[in-house]
Amino acid sequence: MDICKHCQSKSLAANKLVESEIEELEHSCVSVDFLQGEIIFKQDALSSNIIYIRTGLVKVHIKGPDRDQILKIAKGPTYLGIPTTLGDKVNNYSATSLTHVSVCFVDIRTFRHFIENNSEFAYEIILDLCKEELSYYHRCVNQLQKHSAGRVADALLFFADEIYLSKTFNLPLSRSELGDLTGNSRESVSRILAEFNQQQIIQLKGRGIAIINHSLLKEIGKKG
Amino acid sequence: MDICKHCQSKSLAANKLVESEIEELEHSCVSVDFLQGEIIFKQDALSSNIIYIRTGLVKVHIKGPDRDQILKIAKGPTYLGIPTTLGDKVNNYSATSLTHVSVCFVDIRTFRHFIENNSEFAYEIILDLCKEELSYYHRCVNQLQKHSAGRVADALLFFADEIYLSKTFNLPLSRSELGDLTGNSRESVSRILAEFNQQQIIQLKGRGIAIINHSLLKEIGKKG
DNA sequence: ATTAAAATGTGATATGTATCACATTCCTAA
DNA sequence: TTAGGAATGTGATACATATCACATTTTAAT
Repeated sequence: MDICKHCQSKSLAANKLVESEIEELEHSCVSVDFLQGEIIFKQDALSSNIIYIRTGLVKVHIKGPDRDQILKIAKGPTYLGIPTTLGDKVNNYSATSLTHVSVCFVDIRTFRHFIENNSEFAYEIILDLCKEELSYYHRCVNQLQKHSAGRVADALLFFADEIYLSKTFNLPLSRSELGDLTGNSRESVSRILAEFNQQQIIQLKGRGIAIINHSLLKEIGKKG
Repeated sequence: MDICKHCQSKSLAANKLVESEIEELEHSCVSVDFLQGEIIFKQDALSSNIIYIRTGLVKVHIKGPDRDQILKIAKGPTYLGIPTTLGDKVNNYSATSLTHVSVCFVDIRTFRHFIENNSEFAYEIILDLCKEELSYYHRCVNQLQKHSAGRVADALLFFADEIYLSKTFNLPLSRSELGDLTGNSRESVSRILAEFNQQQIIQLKGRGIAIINHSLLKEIGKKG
């Protein structure tokens, strides 16, 4: 079928694979589509495949002592959950689709095989892991030290600048999920968004958001 | 000198190196000792070496919007800062010795060379990165969702169970640093420790700590 | 030994944010 | 079209924890 060979959303690592490896990949890779709100993989279940998000938006979330914590919003094309698949026998967190999502499940043995036989592939995976970890450090420190409004501001900027690349977008999360992402209660999120709306920093209509004063939002995000 | 060949604290990855690679390592590896409180590498400086802690305790910390955040306490033997060295040109965080520390600086080109030529080495590094990331996820969620006392309890248990392997130990951190680690103010840390002492959960004398009621401390850590 | 500087302890107060309670709006299914 | 449930908005209140202010202790330097 040449699915992988001509895949439009190949990863940097997959680009390092040679012809024969691409062929191997095609035989041990399954493409699955998810509707919005479906569980792609679940915390505590056995982890047996490397997940590659071709298109769509996914939330990665983990059970906290109190409530669900959204670790990140991932946008295809990207690998998802390499750490939880290679680093442990069971998933340390869950992934749920936020939009229609197209996913490739790659057999872990094949993936491992690539790492062991193609050092360029391995190096790209290592770089990816490193960058992920660095960005997570920054995210986490921001979460820990900023005040609620700053965290919500950051989240809005993240969606505008990194996910939708537009000042106008529809939030793919409920208020409650936005709380799980930013470490706020549902009510606080509501209040903060209402406040931003009031101050003409954003224009709010349900989940529809238009960022009006981008620089001020950035200021709020920076100050905490 | 055969420094590396007979090194007592070789990493899992380094154990996969063949004779000739070990030799290469010896030529591009410098061993340096640090006293307590010295900076091993500094945030925003150019990152040009992979750091391997042979012995000693190190704090990894990052500048937050508000104050310093201690990302983790690392204990040799362990790699330190692979993400910040491979993932970016400059260090994304700092490392400071908490005790006498013996460090190997490995030239990044040599390290990269190993990854590219020794797939078992690469795989061990990948596993290490994955496990680091997973443990960081859990740490971070705990930090975000637990209450102050729970976070301090966790920190004490961490030192007892994972660093010193003893119920009695001397904290390698000031109250203020313990605050940076647990996301509390210096004053709150003082109060919480005093409270634990009062309730006979720990016995406190300056930085000297004896854990008396381990299970209750664990309970506090779990509940938040 | 003496003194200065740093680290720590502790009460009073301020503040940010969760929680509770309930009203309102939105969405879906019959 | 209506009914019922889910999602959301909003005020009042409670609570955890930072901050401020200052006392006390410890540590290091002379």
